[in-house]
Amino acid sequence: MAHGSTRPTSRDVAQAAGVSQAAVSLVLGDKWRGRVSETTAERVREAARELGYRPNLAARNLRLGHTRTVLLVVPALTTEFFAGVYTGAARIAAQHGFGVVLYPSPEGIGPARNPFASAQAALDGIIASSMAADALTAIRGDQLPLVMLDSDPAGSLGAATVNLDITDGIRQVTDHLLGLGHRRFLHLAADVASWTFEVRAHELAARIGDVPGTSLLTVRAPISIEDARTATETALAAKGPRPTAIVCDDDKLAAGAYKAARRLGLRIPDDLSITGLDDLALATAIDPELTTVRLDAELFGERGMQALLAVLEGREPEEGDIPVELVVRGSTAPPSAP
Amino acid sequence: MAHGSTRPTSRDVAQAAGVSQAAVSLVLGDKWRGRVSETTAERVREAARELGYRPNLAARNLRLGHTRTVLLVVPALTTEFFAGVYTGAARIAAQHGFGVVLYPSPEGIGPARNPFASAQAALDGIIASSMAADALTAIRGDQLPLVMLDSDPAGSLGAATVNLDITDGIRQVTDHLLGLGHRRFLHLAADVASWTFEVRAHELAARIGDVPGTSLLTVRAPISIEDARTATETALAAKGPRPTAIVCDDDKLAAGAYKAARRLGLRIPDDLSITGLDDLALATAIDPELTTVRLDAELFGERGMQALLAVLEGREPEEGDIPVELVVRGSTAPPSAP
DNA sequence: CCGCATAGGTTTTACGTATAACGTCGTCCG
DNA sequence: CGGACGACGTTATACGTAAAACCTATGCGG
Repeated sequence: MAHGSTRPTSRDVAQAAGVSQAAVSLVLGDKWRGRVSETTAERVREAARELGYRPNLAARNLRLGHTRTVLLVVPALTTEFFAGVYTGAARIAAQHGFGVVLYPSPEGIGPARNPFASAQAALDGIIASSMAADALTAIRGDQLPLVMLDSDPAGSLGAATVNLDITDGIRQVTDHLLGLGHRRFLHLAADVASWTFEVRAHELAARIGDVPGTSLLTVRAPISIEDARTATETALAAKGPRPTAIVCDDDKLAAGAYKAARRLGLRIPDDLSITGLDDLALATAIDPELTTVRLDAELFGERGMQALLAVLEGREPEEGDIPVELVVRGSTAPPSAP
Repeated sequence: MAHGSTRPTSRDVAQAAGVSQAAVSLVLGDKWRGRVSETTAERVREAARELGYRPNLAARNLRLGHTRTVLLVVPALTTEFFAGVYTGAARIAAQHGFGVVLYPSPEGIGPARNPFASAQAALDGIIASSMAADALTAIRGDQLPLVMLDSDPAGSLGAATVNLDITDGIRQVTDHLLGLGHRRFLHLAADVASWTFEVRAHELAARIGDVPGTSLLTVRAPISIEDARTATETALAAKGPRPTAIVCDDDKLAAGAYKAARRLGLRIPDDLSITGLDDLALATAIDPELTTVRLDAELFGERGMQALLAVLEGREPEEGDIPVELVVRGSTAPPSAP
């Protein structure tokens, strides 16, 4: 404590109530049945209330050897997706007496050799989302129990993984677009070194490559509306037959594609079908509303936390990817001209 | 530690290096100059590396009496605004050896008598954003150093406050719209019990009420695109002369207003001017791009952290609201018909 | 050659908590 | 009527770290 009077300790409460520190700990820890009389217990509680006592968590954590706190590492908070992940994780955590501390990966936050140098909280475990491989090995250094979200099961160094069924999502998208009659595709890919985006690219190429008479062009852009717009604009302005459908790795990229289409005078979905992936609020804000793949962020967070709890208790985490669902809206239609 | 071998302690390192625990603490704490020889220091560091030693933060925090960790309480993460606040706060914090733990206010996370029961981290201080008054008194119960963001300076129970100059933002919006010739206004207000939104309503009424021949209708909606759409739609469908400009408390509300306008066949900005507040990514995703008030979220977070550091060091926090800036885009124009 | 500084450590202590181990009454059963 | 037991506590201890206080050789100036 920096200034003035220090915070009251359990010993202060004990003195005020005329009992021993152990009695205070018993009463406040709700372990006093048959050990302390009701009247004494009430006197202790009263004294604690009077002094405004709050237990020192550092001391408690040290004594107990655990903190009942886990860290949720997310790449960024620039979409509400990870808010959902947090909400789900925190819900399950709360049911088990755990707390969740959120740690957005630092971008320009300053040099941290260890990515958790600035998350000083004492932790029992970590849930990390969409980590790059090098960051993963760093994080494995802390031998804390670890669950990886959206990460390559093969390359996760033995950590438990929980994944969305992105492969199936891409399948649904391609089935939808191929069914509408599209043959020439542009893949607007997120310029992010993350396994989940590699899966998108790989699966898309496989699905479309399977069909004769199709073409697939790929262009990369950082996940920002403006970057997506310029990338799309230059790709669409290229000579040769224009793609009739753009598959975007992300709703935000899709919003950029919308802007590119507008600037080129292309109408959606008449001249150009566009799909996203996430189903953010953004998807229904733009016109026409975006056909996209809905990811259940909260369920994702819940499953992640459940897996971590399993690891902490020495159990085997539940298997199985989380299903995703194509939501068809107004941004996709059959291609107009052959 | 739950399973298997317990983590190595500084004593284990000491034993491995053949020195005392104190020496380890000295070396690893970088306080060994003139106390330990370079060769011994290196031996200690080597042993620590070998064992994968990481200090027990609970023990350190207990010993030191502080945690160099502060809590940032935000109402929700459904927009990227608070991501910016975090980024700014974390940047300043890192410069001073502090960490920031993010705590999105619980919605359905479970019953927490104390809003911080689930944020179990041991803290040195709290930065709380846009809190309702009742939550504030609860939080003041923990006598931790506290900085309030976007909160009534008069009613903040002596806590330091840092505010955006929303009053000026509303002034800029009304000047802009009145200058364009608008006289009939609709205020699409956020249905949130927060001081900053009261300020918006109050200032708007004052600014517009000052001008003869004006009218101001207010309609409330939760901050969601769909709620905003329905609220706006019913308001615009009412009989009587239609408003020519909609002032929204928030960009997301504005996106809802766009959708309402589209469904009513009103063109933006020809038939209807719309303004937002925040300047989220959303603002440039919709068509036409939204005229809105840009809030510098990162600066907001920086100033909040600086204020908290000042409080922690017993200094007086810097005074003065954070300037905001009207960004004029395509959603506002002079009204068409008189 | 004494005293004293200095390098290079070690021993000890305290932080606040939870809990195991230990008392001390009175009561009640055999 | 002895002793076992329950009710109601207390005393003592350990968690892992940081740092103050202490120790011991060696070198060096006077």
